[in-house]
Amino acid sequence: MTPKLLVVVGPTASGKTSLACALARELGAEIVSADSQQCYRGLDAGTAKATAAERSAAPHHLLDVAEPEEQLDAARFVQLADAAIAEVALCGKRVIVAGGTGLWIRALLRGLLDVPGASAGFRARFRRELEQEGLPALHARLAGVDPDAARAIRPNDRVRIERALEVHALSGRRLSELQREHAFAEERYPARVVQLLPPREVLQERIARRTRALFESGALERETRWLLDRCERVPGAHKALKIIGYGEMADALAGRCTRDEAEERVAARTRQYAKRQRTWFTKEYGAPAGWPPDAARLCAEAAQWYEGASKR
RNA sequence: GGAGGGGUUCCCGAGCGGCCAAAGGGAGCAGACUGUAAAUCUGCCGGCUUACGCCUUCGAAGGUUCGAAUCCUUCCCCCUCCA
Repeated sequence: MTPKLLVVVGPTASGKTSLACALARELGAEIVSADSQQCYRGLDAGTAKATAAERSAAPHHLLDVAEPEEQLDAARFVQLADAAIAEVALCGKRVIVAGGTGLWIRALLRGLLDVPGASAGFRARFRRELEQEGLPALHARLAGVDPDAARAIRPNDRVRIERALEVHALSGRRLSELQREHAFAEERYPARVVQLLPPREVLQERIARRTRALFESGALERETRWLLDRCERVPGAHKALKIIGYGEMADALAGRCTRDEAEERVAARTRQYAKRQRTWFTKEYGAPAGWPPDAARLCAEAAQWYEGASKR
């Protein structure tokens, strides 16, 4: 039987981890993380990963499952998550999915297109063509093979133009068509979503506090130094500098900006990220639960819901 | 005290007689998102207005001009240099 998933979503710093841990403890559940950055080893405080204490109170899956220079994507995440969910269910425990990466959660619950994934070869060629011909030419090429996709994708959206062309090159089919057919109609798991959303001022305050702590504790600096060292030895590790916090700290360490500037930048990027998450989750799951979350009530409701699952 | 440089919309910063509510960037607000998603991209961003448009802005006060953020005068601040 397909396990039921209690899914905790919300913007960064909304308290997903602590709520998920509380629910897991009460419900005898294990947590499957759905976070596109916390899956990388060595980047802990900077990605606000659950602490050792939290992890020992409630087992977490899919944290630290890749090295920073590796690249996980939505499809790979779904594979790993499926496996983790099956394993937890096999032990007779319940599953709570918690995370902030909207696309990954959608992919887990409703599936992805059945097409080839990223191709290093294609992308290298794309980069070359991008330099020689420019993005407008590539967007025009997309219009040639898949007019609908070209209309839907902004001429400046390099990432999506690249992917649309890639899908066409690798599968011979139009992305726009495939999307129409798929339309996220799959129901991969029965799921109940709890969306956390603190009021704006509360969230901003929490983000400010978290950012301050990150700089004051020295944890971000420590992890950044570790990452920078790794960048010198391991190709591809530098991509982790795109994660909020690390690039800014690297700039501060190199004297390209002051620590205060770095901190401010980190807080701002975090706020912007949280906004994108809010937009996504609200569209995807509708109005959020009230604030602050009533853990006891959520717990009782979830327990009942899980029960319903076993009686089916 | 003397010689220069400067004060521009939330911030930085262009503009230097009309095409200026004022480039560009940042921040902020809203949105998009099917294998890079903490990524990538879009719109708005002085006030009022659905809009045409109207009103208030470029340190302050006067003045020149058909017309000033842009020119002149005085004043108030700031920075650099000489004393």
